[in-house]
Amino acid sequence: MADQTQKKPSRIQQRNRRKILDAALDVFSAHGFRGATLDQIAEQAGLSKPNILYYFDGKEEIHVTLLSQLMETWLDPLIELDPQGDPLTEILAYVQRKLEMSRDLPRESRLFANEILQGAPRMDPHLRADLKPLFDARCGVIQAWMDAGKLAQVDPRHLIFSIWATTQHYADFQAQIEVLLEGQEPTDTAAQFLQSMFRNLLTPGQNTSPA
Amino acid sequence: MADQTQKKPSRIQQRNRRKILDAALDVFSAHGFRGATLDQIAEQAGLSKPNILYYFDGKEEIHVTLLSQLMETWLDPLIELDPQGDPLTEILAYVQRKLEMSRDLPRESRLFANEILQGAPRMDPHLRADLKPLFDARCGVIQAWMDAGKLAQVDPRHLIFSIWATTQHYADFQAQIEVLLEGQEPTDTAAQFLQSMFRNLLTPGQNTSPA
DNA sequence: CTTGTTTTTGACCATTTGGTAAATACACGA
DNA sequence: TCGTGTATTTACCAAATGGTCAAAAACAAG
Repeated sequence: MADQTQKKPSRIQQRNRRKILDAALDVFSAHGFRGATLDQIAEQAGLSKPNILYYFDGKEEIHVTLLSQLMETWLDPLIELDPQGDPLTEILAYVQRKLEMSRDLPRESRLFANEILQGAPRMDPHLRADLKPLFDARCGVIQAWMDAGKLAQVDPRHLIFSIWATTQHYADFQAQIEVLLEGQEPTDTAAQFLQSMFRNLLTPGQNTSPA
Repeated sequence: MADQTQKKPSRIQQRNRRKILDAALDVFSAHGFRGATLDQIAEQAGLSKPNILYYFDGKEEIHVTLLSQLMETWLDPLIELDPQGDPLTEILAYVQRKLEMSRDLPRESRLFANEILQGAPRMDPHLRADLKPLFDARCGVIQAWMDAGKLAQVDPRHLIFSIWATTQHYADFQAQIEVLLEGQEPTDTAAQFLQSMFRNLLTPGQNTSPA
């Protein structure tokens, strides 16, 4: 038995588990959980199907493992948002980081999007336990910045949603964007656009009057 | 045979085809193409599986039919963007219409998102044939507005992307939003936020200097 | 080399799933 | 009421798929 529950995993175990997870990320992100097959993952990983089931208890466990790892990566930029830093700088840096993640980790973005699209059947607990508290905390920080007059007053929750939406869009809807932009690399121009959009939105005292 | 290719479809045929497509929209939007099963669709439609295959040639054809219908619905708001109208008003109205579609047609939004996420295997031709020309045309209109000084200068392509991203986000990531907003209806507050964000971005002569 | 352990495989299995065929029930105009 | 085309169901099938298992192979240590 692989004995994953305790003690040191062997060199070969680590290597193969990583190969499997990487292959699974490919397949799950491209086809969703139900659309992915163990055979596809096996082929992509260069291992036999039974061999994969030697390292993981089943399809489900592979998926769950990926989602858990993903959650950390995903929360990280929001964690790094520094309440002590300059508000506008911090938020624009957050936008930039998220955009870079879309460019560098599109598979992860799509894995996440797939999961949420399907109603977050496996991730819901994670969202409540990990994301929600962080989200509330960061909304509090942003609200405080606004109350202190350092940022224009907008709804912090929707601000965060709009950052997620606009940045992740470049990974999740890549197929569409490639058609519309005819294959041009969008990251640079997107960065310019998003930076100016959010700077504009958040720079205090410049807002158009709401009526 | 149902003889769908020619002549008048009977009352009962229309009714059943509609029931099937509605059920399929439920199932496909919730589980993606491969994740959906004919049995689920059949149950949801209140018909037997063979009966469904009496009206449609197969799973694929149901999906394709849905996507075709969807394309029209989806392009409609962009078509209605009036080059003769007031630029800012037109674009803000477009944002509003898209947001309302996310609220009123979340299944359609998710069906679309699923398809694009998987690389648009079935919709790619539609995107090139229908969406791309319209997209280019509208980018041209917006660019002209900007050149005429009626809107602030931003990249029209990314402007449209950001409108799509932010509005569709409320349908596609509903599961996440419900967790974070604890079930509050987000549409009203989202509308306020998005209106002010895009008004701010596009109102000429108010932009923060880009360096 | 020998022995004990880890890793890999080939052969299977049960279930699910898209799809078919033939028989049956039904609607409806003559 | 009958007959005819339409609609629906019952009973299947073949392929795909997640998963099992025992045995073989590979490997590490003495």
